[in-house]
Amino acid sequence: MTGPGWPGDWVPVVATALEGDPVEVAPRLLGRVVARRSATDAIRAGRIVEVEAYRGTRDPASHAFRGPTPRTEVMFGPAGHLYVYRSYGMHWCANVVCDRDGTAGAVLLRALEPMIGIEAMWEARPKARRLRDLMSGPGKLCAALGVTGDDNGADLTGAGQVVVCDDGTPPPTGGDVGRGPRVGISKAVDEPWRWWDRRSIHVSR
DNA sequence: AAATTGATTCAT
DNA sequence: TGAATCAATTTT
Repeated sequence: MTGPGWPGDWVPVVATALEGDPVEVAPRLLGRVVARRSATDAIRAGRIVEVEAYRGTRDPASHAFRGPTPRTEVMFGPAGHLYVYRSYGMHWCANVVCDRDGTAGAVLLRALEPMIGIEAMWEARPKARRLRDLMSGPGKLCAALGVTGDDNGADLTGAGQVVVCDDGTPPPTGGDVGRGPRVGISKAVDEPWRWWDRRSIHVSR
Protein backbone atom coordinates (compact mmCIF):
# COMPACT_ATOMS: atom_id res chain seq x y z
CA MET A 1 0.00 0.00 0.00
CA THR A 2 1.63 3.19 -1.16
CA GLY A 3 0.62 6.59 -2.42
CA PRO A 4 0.89 10.27 -1.55
CA GLY A 5 -0.10 10.85 2.03
CA TRP A 6 -0.67 7.19 2.74
CA PRO A 7 0.66 6.23 6.18
CA GLY A 8 3.42 3.70 5.57
CA ASP A 9 2.55 1.51 8.53
CA TRP A 10 -1.04 0.85 7.48
CA VAL A 11 -1.50 -2.65 6.13
CA PRO A 12 -4.71 -3.82 4.45
CA VAL A 13 -6.66 -6.50 6.29
CA VAL A 14 -6.33 -9.77 4.35
CA ALA A 15 -9.46 -11.52 3.10
CA THR A 16 -8.66 -14.73 5.00
CA ALA A 17 -9.12 -12.82 8.27
CA LEU A 18 -12.71 -12.07 7.20
CA GLU A 19 -13.77 -15.54 6.08
CA GLY A 20 -15.39 -16.53 9.38
CA ASP A 21 -18.87 -16.16 10.82
CA PRO A 22 -19.76 -12.44 11.05
CA VAL A 23 -20.39 -12.86 14.77
CA GLU A 24 -16.72 -13.82 15.17
CA VAL A 25 -15.36 -11.29 12.70
CA ALA A 26 -17.33 -8.21 13.79
CA PRO A 27 -15.69 -7.60 17.19
CA ARG A 28 -12.27 -8.12 15.63
CA LEU A 29 -12.91 -5.21 13.25
CA LEU A 30 -13.12 -2.80 16.19
CA GLY A 31 -10.00 -0.62 16.10
CA ARG A 32 -9.28 -1.23 12.41
CA VAL A 33 -9.21 1.72 9.99
CA VAL A 34 -11.48 2.43 7.03
CA ALA A 35 -9.81 4.69 4.47
CA ARG A 36 -11.03 6.20 1.25
CA ARG A 37 -8.78 7.70 -1.40
CA SER A 38 -9.35 8.82 -4.93
CA ALA A 39 -7.45 10.56 -7.68
CA THR A 40 -9.03 13.90 -6.87
CA ASP A 41 -9.66 13.96 -3.13
CA ALA A 42 -7.40 13.83 -0.10
CA ILE A 43 -7.42 10.65 1.96
CA ARG A 44 -10.26 10.38 4.42
CA ALA A 45 -10.04 7.77 7.16
CA GLY A 46 -11.62 6.76 10.44
CA ARG A 47 -11.22 4.11 13.10
CA ILE A 48 -14.01 1.55 13.55
CA VAL A 49 -15.69 2.02 16.94
CA GLU A 50 -19.08 0.32 16.41
CA VAL A 51 -20.18 -2.65 14.28
CA GLU A 52 -23.04 -5.09 13.83
CA ALA A 53 -22.97 -8.67 12.51
CA TYR A 54 -25.48 -9.90 9.92
CA ARG A 55 -25.51 -13.65 9.36
CA GLY A 56 -26.99 -13.95 5.89
CA THR A 57 -29.47 -16.75 5.32
CA ARG A 58 -29.20 -17.71 9.03
CA ASP A 59 -30.37 -14.27 10.18
CA PRO A 60 -33.92 -12.98 9.56
CA ALA A 61 -32.67 -9.41 10.00
CA SER A 62 -30.18 -9.79 7.15
CA HIS A 63 -31.03 -8.51 3.69
CA ALA A 64 -29.64 -11.86 2.47
CA PHE A 65 -32.05 -13.96 4.56
CA ARG A 66 -34.23 -14.96 1.60
CA GLY A 67 -31.33 -15.85 -0.63
CA PRO A 68 -29.42 -13.94 -3.29
CA THR A 69 -31.10 -11.11 -5.17
CA PRO A 70 -29.57 -8.43 -7.40
CA ARG A 71 -29.17 -6.23 -4.34
CA THR A 72 -27.61 -8.81 -2.04
CA GLU A 73 -25.44 -10.81 -4.41
CA VAL A 74 -22.17 -9.31 -3.17
CA MET A 75 -22.91 -10.67 0.31
CA PHE A 76 -22.83 -14.16 -1.19
CA GLY A 77 -19.44 -13.53 -2.78
CA PRO A 78 -15.93 -13.61 -1.31
CA ALA A 79 -14.99 -11.87 1.93
CA GLY A 80 -13.30 -8.50 1.89
CA HIS A 81 -15.66 -6.70 -0.43
CA LEU A 82 -18.04 -3.84 0.31
CA TYR A 83 -21.83 -4.18 0.42
CA VAL A 84 -23.48 -0.76 0.15
CA TYR A 85 -27.23 -0.27 0.25
CA ARG A 86 -29.60 2.66 0.38
CA SER A 87 -31.42 3.13 3.63
CA TYR A 88 -34.77 4.87 4.01
CA GLY A 89 -34.40 6.23 0.51
CA MET A 90 -31.79 8.79 1.48
CA HIS A 91 -28.73 7.38 3.22
CA TRP A 92 -26.03 4.94 2.22
CA CYS A 93 -24.86 2.23 4.60
CA ALA A 94 -21.68 0.18 4.22
CA ASN A 95 -20.90 -3.40 5.22
CA VAL A 96 -17.72 -5.48 5.10
CA VAL A 97 -18.63 -8.78 3.44
CA CYS A 98 -17.32 -11.74 5.41
CA ASP A 99 -17.72 -15.51 5.68
CA ARG A 100 -16.72 -17.93 2.92
CA ASP A 101 -17.46 -17.48 -0.76
CA GLY A 102 -21.01 -18.73 -1.29
CA THR A 103 -22.06 -18.11 2.32
CA ALA A 104 -23.66 -14.72 2.92
CA GLY A 105 -22.42 -12.65 5.84
CA ALA A 106 -21.58 -9.04 6.54
CA VAL A 107 -20.51 -6.57 9.20
CA LEU A 108 -22.30 -3.23 9.17
CA LEU A 109 -20.03 -0.27 9.90
CA ARG A 110 -22.06 1.73 12.42
CA ALA A 111 -19.61 4.37 13.63
CA LEU A 112 -16.07 5.59 13.00
CA GLU A 113 -13.77 7.96 14.83
CA PRO A 114 -12.47 10.60 12.39
CA MET A 115 -8.70 10.33 11.83
CA ILE A 116 -7.57 11.85 8.52
CA GLY A 117 -9.25 14.23 6.09
CA ILE A 118 -11.49 15.81 8.69
CA GLU A 119 -11.84 19.04 6.68
CA ALA A 120 -13.31 17.09 3.77
CA MET A 121 -15.65 15.35 6.19
CA TRP A 122 -17.05 18.68 7.46
CA GLU A 123 -17.69 19.68 3.86
CA ALA A 124 -19.44 16.38 3.15
CA ARG A 125 -21.53 16.63 6.34
CA PRO A 126 -22.56 20.30 6.56
CA LYS A 127 -25.19 19.56 9.19
CA ALA A 128 -22.71 18.12 11.65
CA ARG A 129 -21.88 20.49 14.48
CA ARG A 130 -19.35 18.58 16.52
CA LEU A 131 -16.55 16.16 15.72
CA ARG A 132 -18.53 13.34 17.26
CA ASP A 133 -21.45 14.01 14.89
CA LEU A 134 -19.30 13.42 11.81
CA MET A 135 -19.38 9.61 11.61
CA SER A 136 -21.46 8.47 14.61
CA GLY A 137 -23.96 6.49 12.56
CA PRO A 138 -23.98 4.21 9.50
CA GLY A 139 -25.41 6.84 7.15
CA LYS A 140 -23.25 9.59 8.55
CA LEU A 141 -20.01 7.71 8.04
CA CYS A 142 -20.79 6.96 4.41
CA ALA A 143 -21.55 10.62 3.76
CA ALA A 144 -18.40 11.76 5.58
CA LEU A 145 -16.17 9.37 3.62
CA GLY A 146 -17.99 9.84 0.32
CA VAL A 147 -19.04 6.18 0.08
CA THR A 148 -22.02 5.65 -2.25
CA GLY A 149 -23.70 2.89 -4.21
CA ASP A 150 -20.91 3.23 -6.77
CA ASP A 151 -18.67 1.54 -4.20
CA ASN A 152 -20.89 -1.52 -3.90
CA GLY A 153 -18.81 -4.63 -4.48
CA ALA A 154 -15.47 -2.84 -4.14
CA ASP A 155 -12.45 -4.83 -3.00
CA LEU A 156 -11.45 -3.60 0.46
CA THR A 157 -8.19 -5.50 0.73
CA GLY A 158 -5.80 -3.13 -0.95
CA ALA A 159 -6.16 -2.00 -4.50
CA GLY A 160 -9.33 0.06 -4.58
CA GLN A 161 -10.58 3.40 -3.37
CA VAL A 162 -11.88 2.03 -0.09
CA VAL A 163 -9.57 -0.01 2.13
CA VAL A 164 -9.83 -1.62 5.57
CA CYS A 165 -6.44 -1.40 7.29
CA ASP A 166 -4.61 -2.33 10.44
CA ASP A 167 -2.49 0.53 11.76
CA GLY A 168 -1.14 -1.48 14.68
CA THR A 169 -3.68 -0.22 17.20
CA PRO A 170 -4.95 -3.15 19.25
CA PRO A 171 -8.70 -3.72 19.34
CA PRO A 172 -10.44 -2.96 22.61
CA THR A 173 -10.60 -5.92 24.99
CA GLY A 174 -12.37 -6.94 28.18
CA GLY A 175 -14.40 -4.21 29.80
CA ASP A 176 -13.65 -1.78 26.97
CA VAL A 177 -15.93 -3.75 24.64
CA GLY A 178 -19.65 -3.02 24.79
CA ARG A 179 -22.05 -5.62 23.41
CA GLY A 180 -25.81 -5.50 22.92
CA PRO A 181 -28.74 -5.83 20.50
CA ARG A 182 -28.66 -4.42 17.01
CA VAL A 183 -30.32 -1.13 16.13
CA GLY A 184 -33.22 -0.41 13.81
CA ILE A 185 -34.30 -3.97 13.01
CA SER A 186 -37.62 -5.74 13.53
CA LYS A 187 -36.48 -9.40 13.39
CA ALA A 188 -34.10 -11.19 15.77
CA VAL A 189 -34.15 -8.07 17.89
CA ASP A 190 -32.68 -9.77 20.96
CA GLU A 191 -29.55 -11.20 19.36
CA PRO A 192 -26.58 -9.30 20.90
CA TRP A 193 -24.72 -8.87 17.65
CA ARG A 194 -23.64 -5.25 18.04
CA TRP A 195 -20.26 -4.33 19.48
CA TRP A 196 -18.70 -0.97 20.29
CA ASP A 197 -15.65 0.55 21.93
CA ARG A 198 -16.77 1.86 25.31
CA ARG A 199 -13.84 4.31 25.42
CA SER A 200 -15.04 6.12 22.29
CA ILE A 201 -17.29 9.15 22.19
CA HIS A 202 -17.85 8.54 18.46
CA VAL A 203 -20.39 5.70 18.78
CA SER A 204 -23.97 6.15 17.54
CA ARG A 205 -26.84 7.34 19.75
C1' DA B 1 -42.49 12.55 18.21
C1' DA B 2 -42.63 13.28 13.18
C1' DA B 3 -41.02 14.24 8.55
C1' DT B 4 -38.15 12.99 5.08
C1' DT B 5 -37.36 9.76 0.90
C1' DG B 6 -36.94 5.94 -2.82
C1' DA B 7 -35.21 1.33 -3.87
C1' DT B 8 -36.19 -3.38 -3.16
C1' DT B 9 -38.89 -7.19 -2.59
C1' DC B 10 -42.78 -10.09 -2.40
C1' DA B 11 -47.55 -10.53 -2.97
C1' DT B 12 -51.46 -9.82 -6.02
C1' DT C 1 -48.94 -3.08 -10.51
C1' DG C 2 -49.14 -2.29 -5.69
C1' DA C 3 -47.94 -2.05 -0.98
C1' DA C 4 -44.98 -2.85 2.83
C1' DT C 5 -40.66 -2.51 4.63
C1' DC C 6 -37.09 -0.35 5.91
C1' DA C 7 -29.15 -2.08 8.86
C1' DA C 8 -31.40 6.34 9.39
C1' DT C 9 -30.94 11.39 10.21
C1' DT C 10 -32.62 15.69 11.37
C1' DT C 11 -35.61 18.84 13.29
C1' DT C 12 -39.56 19.87 16.26
